[in-house]
Amino acid sequence: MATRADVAKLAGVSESTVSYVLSGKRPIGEETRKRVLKAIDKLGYKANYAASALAGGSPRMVTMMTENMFLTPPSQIDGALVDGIVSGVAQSGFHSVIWPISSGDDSDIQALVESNFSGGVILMRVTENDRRAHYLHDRGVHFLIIGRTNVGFDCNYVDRDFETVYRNALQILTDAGHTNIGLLSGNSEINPYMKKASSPFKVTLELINSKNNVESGSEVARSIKQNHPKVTAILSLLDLATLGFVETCAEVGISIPADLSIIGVNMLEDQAENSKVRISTIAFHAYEIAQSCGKMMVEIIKAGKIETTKRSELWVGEYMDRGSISKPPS
Amino acid sequence: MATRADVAKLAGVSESTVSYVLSGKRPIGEETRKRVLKAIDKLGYKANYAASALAGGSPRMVTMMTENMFLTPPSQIDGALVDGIVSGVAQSGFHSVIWPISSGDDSDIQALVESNFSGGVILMRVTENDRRAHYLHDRGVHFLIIGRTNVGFDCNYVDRDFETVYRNALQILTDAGHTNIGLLSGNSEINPYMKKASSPFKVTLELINSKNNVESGSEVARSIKQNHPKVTAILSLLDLATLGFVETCAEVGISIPADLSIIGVNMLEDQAENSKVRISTIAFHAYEIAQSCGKMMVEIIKAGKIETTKRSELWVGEYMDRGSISKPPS
DNA sequence: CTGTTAGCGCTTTCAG
DNA sequence: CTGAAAGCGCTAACAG
Repeated sequence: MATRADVAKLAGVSESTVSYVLSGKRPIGEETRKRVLKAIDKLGYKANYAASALAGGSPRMVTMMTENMFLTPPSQIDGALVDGIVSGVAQSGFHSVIWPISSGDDSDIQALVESNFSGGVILMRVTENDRRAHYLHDRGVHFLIIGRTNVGFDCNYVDRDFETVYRNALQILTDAGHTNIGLLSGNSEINPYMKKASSPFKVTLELINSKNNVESGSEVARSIKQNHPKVTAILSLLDLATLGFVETCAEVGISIPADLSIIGVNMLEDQAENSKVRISTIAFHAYEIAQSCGKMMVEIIKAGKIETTKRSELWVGEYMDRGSISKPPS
Repeated sequence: MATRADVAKLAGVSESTVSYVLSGKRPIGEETRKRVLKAIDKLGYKANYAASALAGGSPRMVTMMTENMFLTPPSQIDGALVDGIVSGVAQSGFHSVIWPISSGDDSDIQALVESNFSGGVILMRVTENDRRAHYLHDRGVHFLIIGRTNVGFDCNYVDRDFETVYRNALQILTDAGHTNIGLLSGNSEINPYMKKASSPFKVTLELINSKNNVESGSEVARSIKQNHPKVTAILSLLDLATLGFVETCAEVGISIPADLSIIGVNMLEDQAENSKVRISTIAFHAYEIAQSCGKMMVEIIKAGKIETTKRSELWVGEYMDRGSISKPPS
């Protein structure tokens, strides 16, 4: 395996010059640069990860941790998040891996921390008071959460700005004249962000509960006219591209947007685009969100010491008009 | 962050003694040992991964790669495999991570190889002539395959010994007197191992095709008496714990084992044990298989240079009699 | 049984 | 714009 010294010798320069050619951290003459690159190419030189981690002060590695990867079916969103993180981290010159966790205890995360192998950790699918977050926090490990689950203390996070997303969605629907809006959701309560977002509007929100699958979405569509006769518009927190709701509406003779206007707020932009079902959405840019998350993680690692000023970032996503919204039927 | 030098000073020994206490690679006096461990504990010392990787010659890290992790739903088997690898690798003093792959091209695996970060790679869900296998092979990276997919050249692998598994299963059924055996399978052909395994027996195999899901399994059960009237026993390559086949047999009045004897060969042992459906199986010890795979990977890494003698290991799994097999109805 | 020491391959100051 | 050299923290040979 060729080392930096080999490259230096072949190119007739010093080792440090090779380093700087690679890192770009100081100006290099065009001639020298070319010679070095040629030598690297010729020798098939690859940097030694361990050596640079050691010399550089911290491992250039971001670790992703997600609970239950093999139990709950991973969604397209999980995939987009991982891809986004990988991309963001790579753009900053770091690498990323997924740390496998199986046991319910701390042993996995303990192994990660004790190995001193990771520069920072990104937690996904975080639960309230997540023990992993506490563990990392207590040991002074850099970490970042995707989402804003309450873990019991302040920490770095990246998330969607749900309040704004909901407000924008409601604005669009009320602008069109809707006042009775159905809220398609998997939860049995209206979440706090929605409550805040809706307070300035003169609207009635009716919670319409559905599981996030075709059967349930379809069932809801069949009974919506009976159960929610006043509702003229739907704001969906569920993924309409895979819900079966819209399709069933068509089947049972509810036409969108003539009878029912509809907007989705938790759909990946390409799901919305590629779905056969044309639904207007406020796009959920999971990939971009995760990408910025990856970049932020690297910045935090590079900054070094554990900071007291926490970092955070909130994403909204733009409105994609796909023609599923019109005035309420008179 | 405390280093080995700090520990040495506090314990009043040399650095190397600390190292050897940790690695156990040479005898240490009981007294010294205790002092060192106490110092480690007091300082909260954690070994620096990068430093030992650098000094030790190769990274103590195994990387798992699996295609499409977020596209095809991961199974319990995938989970068991990952857990097993992690455990086997950990027992050998190494760590393991999952390397995220998303793009169809070589960029992910290229990043892995070029970072020089991994000591060895375990490939899962390998396809015929898998490009990842070729890439790793060409670059002289240590790797191991779970399964025996034909990748176009010899390589290290761990797998089940299907021929023996099938032979054992057929032995059990023929011993009970069955001669017409239905082969419940997701493939539309009888696989070569089965062909070999069955050749010594005087049996007629009838392929019964089903997808690996409740609906399909249930449908097959409903029509089995019409479509396969002669069959008195089933050898299932699919997972009976989740197939819906046995349950539907009960519904439509086919009693097991009185009307139909049945044996599963691709079920995890705990699936078989915990399933409400009591089915005799030849257990698929995915966890143990993977564990040994992890250990083998570490041995290969430790051995250093790319070997010409390939390693492999084949697993069978023992018979678990759960009372689903009896003589054929006369 | 224990200590000393020479690297592992890279990053980064400090000198030109 | 470039080179020399001092480590980073650990492993493993060598020397007691």
